Formats: sequence, structure tokens, C-alpha cells
Amino acid sequence: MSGSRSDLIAETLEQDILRGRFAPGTRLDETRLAKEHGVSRTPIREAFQRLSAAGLVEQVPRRGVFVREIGTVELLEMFEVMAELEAACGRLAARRIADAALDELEAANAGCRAAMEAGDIDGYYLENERFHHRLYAESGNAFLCGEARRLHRRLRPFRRMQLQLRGRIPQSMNEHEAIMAALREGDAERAASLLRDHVAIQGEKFRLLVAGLRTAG
Amino acid sequence: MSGSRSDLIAETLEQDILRGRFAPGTRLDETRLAKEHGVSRTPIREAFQRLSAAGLVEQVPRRGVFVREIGTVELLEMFEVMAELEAACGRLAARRIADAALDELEAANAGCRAAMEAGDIDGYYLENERFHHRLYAESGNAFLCGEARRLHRRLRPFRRMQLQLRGRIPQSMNEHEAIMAALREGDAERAASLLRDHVAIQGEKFRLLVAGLRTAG
DNA sequence: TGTCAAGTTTTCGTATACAATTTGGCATCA
DNA sequence: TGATGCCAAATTGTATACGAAAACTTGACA
Repeated sequence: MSGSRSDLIAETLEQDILRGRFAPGTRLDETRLAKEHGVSRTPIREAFQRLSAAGLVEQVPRRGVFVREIGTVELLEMFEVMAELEAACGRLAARRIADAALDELEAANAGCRAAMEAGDIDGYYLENERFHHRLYAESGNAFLCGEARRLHRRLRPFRRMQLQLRGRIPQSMNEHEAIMAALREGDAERAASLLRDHVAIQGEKFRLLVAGLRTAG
Repeated sequence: MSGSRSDLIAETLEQDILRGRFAPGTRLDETRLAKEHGVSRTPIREAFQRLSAAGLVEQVPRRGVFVREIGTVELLEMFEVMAELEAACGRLAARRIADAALDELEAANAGCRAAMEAGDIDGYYLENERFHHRLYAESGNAFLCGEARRLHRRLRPFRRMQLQLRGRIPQSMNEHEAIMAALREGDAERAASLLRDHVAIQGEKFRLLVAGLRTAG
């Protein structure tokens, strides 16, 4: 279990799903995938179970596994939860964070600013991720950190999308600055509130994006 | 997958672990369990994967699966996250809840009160659970509801423990009343805050309980 | 007596074989 | 013509077989 094969296969399949190689609703054929990856059905099935636990596919008894449709509603719900988790991280971090960690957060934030000024969206995304991951860790709650990372990972492609919107990056940057200030002052409630809004806005932007696509398409 | 066998087996194993039939750190022997349940190793392994995803066991490559030690620290961390999740449910529910649902919550709460007056701890626990589950649902966020239920389930044995403490049930009851009042008034922030404290206290009580056991033993 | 190395044994991870169930198509009948 | 029942093919779920890696045993040597 967690055998090196099925580990890698699960990873690969996850990428394939997130990148849209398998359309939502598609049935994933065990035999076909087994041949494709040059292994037997067993590791494929193990990978399926992991994907299922991660919520990426749905297993229907005796019928197979299907790529889950992540509806807009569910996605917005997930953003709402992400907002609360990040708020929780912020609330706790504001009380517990050490000066050294504050500096590291500041460094990640500086990376964001540099990427913004360079107009480098991918770079901004990466540094932004570093900022948030660092924040999760500084909550001082390893379990919370894990849950936050798990959901962050699942929302990754959609968080990325909304960065494409005009003016979103400078806005996001301002939000980061405000969050940093609250953390530095140790104002837990303000940090929580700012972080909740910061993520909630991402959900909102995503909703706009989807609505735009729908009317445009 | 999600075959009826391995489903049931995972369920059974989970109960066995939570009830302490397998001490933390124990290795779970695939072959032995297979014989015990009258199946082959395959369904056992599938069950293991589910338990692993749920965080109940740890899989060490090429060595086997072990019942995870849930340390006091991690448990307190989980209570902290539970507090934040319930707070989130409360915040959202305060804005979204319908009158009919308020009545249902009130009914569950009345059940708690009846059990308290009858001195029925198990009954109180059950009605209390009904109250909380209902609240999760009334957040109007199915994803949040699912996450809350998942963590609630994992904390179930420990939430139960702290009810044994003298005076805890009336105190809990008072907290419920206050929460109901906030919800009825639609005061989101107060509902969130009260719920956070309500659960945080449970964590705190649990900590006291553990400390007591340690000095007593 | 303690330590280390080689061989044996156990156990995991994967492959393959088999059984049970669903699905699709075709024939039959109202 | 449309609906229904049955058979065949495909697919899942489970069992078993096999190769590889780790743990344990044994025995020799310092």
C-alpha cells in the first residue's frame, strides 16, 4: 500500500483529471488504464480509492468510477470553507507567530510584489502559494495546517483562474499587505476577518468568471 | 470498489479501533484479519486504504499498517479546528436559517433538556448530536456540512468523554440556549463566537480529563 | 559474551485467475 | 410497432499465485 507504483499512478491520474484530460462524468476504465500504465488492475484500483477519498472521482458499486462533476455551487461552497479555514489560521497565527516567521511571511509577500511588478502571473501564483502555506504553518496547529493544505490543493486550479482577471493581482497584493499589518500587530480578529474576505473574494471572482463564460459561450 | 464486503469491513475495523480493541501502535495483520473476516487479503487492503484516508491508521511501505497514536496534542488541535468549523456553520446559519429549521433545532435542544433533567447522559449525547448535525445542515453549505460531520465523527468518542464531568451537561445546555438566541436574532458574529467557545470548552475539558488521568494513574 | 553476516522466513506489493453482476442487443409477443 | 424477457459480452469485486523486500534466526568470530 502506498506502493511506489500506485502512488505515482494516483498522482498522474489526478493531474490528468485536473487538466481536463478526462471530462467530468467520464468513466475511468480499469483495464484500459492498466494497459496504458503498464501495470495490472490492482494498482489502478488502489489509485482510484485514493482519488475517491480526495473527492476527485466517485465510485459506484458494480458500475465503476466516474470523474466527479464539480458543480459551480459546490466549488463556491468549497471557497466558503477555505475562507473560514484561512481565517482560522490567521486568528491563531496572529497570537502565536514568532518574529522570524513574520519575516518569512514578509519575504514571501515581497516575492509576490516582485512578480506583480514583473507582470508574471505564474510567479505571483507561486509566491502567493508560498505565503499562504507559510500562514497555515504559523497557525501552530498541524492538523489545521494539513486540512488547509488539502483544500487549497483541491482549489488550486480555480484559485489560479481568477488571477487572470484584470486588476485582481494588485487588489490581492493590497489584501496581503493589510493581512501582514494585522498579523504584525497581533490583532487576531482583524487578521481573521481580512483573510476570510481575501479568500471569499476569490470565490466571488471565480463566480463572475464562470458567469462570463456561460453568457459568452 | 466500495464493494459491500470491504465497506463493512472498514466499518467494523473502525469500530474496533475506536473501541480500543486494537491498541495504538499495533500492526494490523492482513492475513490474520482476512481469516478472521472470512475473506481474502484484497478486501482487507481496500479497507485499510479507507482507514488510512480517514486518518485512523498509518501505512508504512513494505512494513504494514499501524493503528495511529492520536496524541493529546493532535486531539486538542482537532478540537480547535472543530470549534472553527462549528463557528463557521453558526455564522452562515444565522443568516440563512429558515423558521422551520429553527423550530427543528429548538426541538433537538428540548430533547437535550429532557435528557438532562432525566439525568440520562447517553440520551443527552444523542440529542446533542442531533442538534449539532442539524446546525451543520443549516449552514446551507453542503461541503461544510460534510467536513463538519467528518471531524465530528472522528472526535465522537472524546466529545462523549467530557460529558461525564460533573456539571458539564447543565453548562453545555446553557451554551446551547445562548446559541439558539443568537441564531434566532440572526446575529452571525455572536452565533459564531458562542459556538467556537462551546466547542473549545469541550477541548479544554478533555484536556483536564487527560491531565487528571495522568496524575491519577 | 557481544556483534555482525548470511540464510531463512515472513509479509508486502503486484499479477493473474475466477466469480458475480450489470448492460446491451436480439428475439418474441401483445 | 412498442414492450418485455432472456442470453451474451463486458466489467467489477474477490481469490489466489508469485516476486521482492524486510525482519528474524542462526552461527561464526572477535
